[in-house]
Amino acid sequence: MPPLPKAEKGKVVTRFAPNPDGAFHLGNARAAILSHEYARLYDGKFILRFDDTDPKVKRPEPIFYEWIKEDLEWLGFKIDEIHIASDRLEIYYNYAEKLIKMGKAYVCTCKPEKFRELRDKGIACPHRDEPVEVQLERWRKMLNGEYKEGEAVVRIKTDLSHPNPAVRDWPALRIIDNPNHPRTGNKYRVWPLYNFASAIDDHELGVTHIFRGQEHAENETRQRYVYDYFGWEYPVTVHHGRLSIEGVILSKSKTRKGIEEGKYLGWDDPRLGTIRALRRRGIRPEAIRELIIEVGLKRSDTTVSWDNLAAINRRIVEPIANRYFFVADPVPMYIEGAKEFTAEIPLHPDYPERGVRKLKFEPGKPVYVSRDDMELFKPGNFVRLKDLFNVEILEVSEDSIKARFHSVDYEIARENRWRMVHWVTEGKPCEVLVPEGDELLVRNGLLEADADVKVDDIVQFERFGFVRIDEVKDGKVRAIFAHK
RNA sequence: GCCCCGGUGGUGUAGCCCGGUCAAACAUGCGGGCCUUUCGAGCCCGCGCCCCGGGUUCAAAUCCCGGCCGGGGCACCA
Repeated sequence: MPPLPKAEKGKVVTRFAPNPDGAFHLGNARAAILSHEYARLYDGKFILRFDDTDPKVKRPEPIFYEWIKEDLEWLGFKIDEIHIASDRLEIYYNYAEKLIKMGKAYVCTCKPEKFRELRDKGIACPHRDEPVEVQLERWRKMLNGEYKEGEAVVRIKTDLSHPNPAVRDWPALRIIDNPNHPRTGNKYRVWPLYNFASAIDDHELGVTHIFRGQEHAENETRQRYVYDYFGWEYPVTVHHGRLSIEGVILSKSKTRKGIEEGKYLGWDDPRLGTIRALRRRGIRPEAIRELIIEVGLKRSDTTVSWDNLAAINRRIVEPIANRYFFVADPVPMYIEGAKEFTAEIPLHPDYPERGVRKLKFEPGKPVYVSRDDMELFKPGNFVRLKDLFNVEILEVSEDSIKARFHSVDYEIARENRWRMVHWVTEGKPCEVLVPEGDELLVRNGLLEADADVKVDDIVQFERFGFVRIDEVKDGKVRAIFAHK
């Protein structure tokens, strides 16, 4: 990672400040992971802060507080401190009052449209220059409940001729009548807006470096007014572009909608780009970290391809994943002329010490092969049943294959360049969920009967791909496809 | 409309600040070969990029100007 500007060993404090209104996803992970990595690199501190100050439009939900923490920990984060904005309302109130007393903020009771009109012309609203006592009185009325939602707002004074009208006298705190906040209920009705809470917290918590999306670049302009008024030093900010992954939906609102419509199984649906979904697919946390670190903090938007993530993950998972035969869409193959034989196949070809799995062939019983290999089964063709023996295909119909034993030796198949297929004799039912863009394919098939798989194992189904075992119930296995 | 950012092979990143050693590096992808009882890995070969136009200069991916394209912001959201 490139060095961080103005960073001193032991003094770097970074933070990640999500709104717990949805699950943590790969897009958020850019800021989160780099914040954390830099904190560690400089022996600093990493803070998780929940920016849950909008009980109305982007309403936080209790479960996401837990999930986000869990997901960060799964990614290997050491979280030094956790703060929750909704616990800190009194702090914001204090600073707001200070600013009012300093004449740097005021309570505006204009109708929003009216204010906007004046603002766009660069004209002060009628409340802006009223005396401090009047402002304080109105501030008390806000807190008391004498103003209703929408009737009053605290504004930070800025340069009224700022070229960007959106910066002018930006709003800092507003009223929400029945917040019914998941953590504080209706205890507070005056809520800070993002820019105010964030500005105060970053200073209060000693944050030195902020990583955030470039959509926040203009917020920095706003927040700097507060810092200037208090004489604080603004943290170093790094703005990065949006990160997305090839064809995967990251948007919280789209995800939520899809879940409500029943299109997605939940926030961890394998098609999604949430961290939970990636985990469920068998993507390892180190792979995600590696990817994010490689992508870095460019200002331009980046779209990474699945291949890239898959390549990193494959490298990590390959040595740990044991091998099994999974036959998708099984077709029976009846073999004549073969004797009983037990194949012994290593669980992992590079690590014989892990032992073998045994698959027993018995004359008179078919072996099952996958319909995916159908094109190899043409009368007159030879194929090798991997680790078993070679057969000649005699007859093929839609739902069965007849074959004749040819030979045992692998060398013969090799010299003739016969193709090799995997197979099972008896198998246990297994379904593999395969995300394909917006579709979730279900591949039903047979997993070799003695496969010793447990939930959360990442294994390789030979010639099929790496999968994570998602569920083992009543002898039935469900796996989720990660990648080839 | 106004205000910010960006633009290097199919994808991602490095190089740009401090011009030459950069017809550009690394990873991934794709094609081919070797090896290998799957796949993958490994080894070898190949494919493919500095958005466009001017300018400065002995020399520009790198500096300047203009254009085009892309992203973001302009909420009593975060």
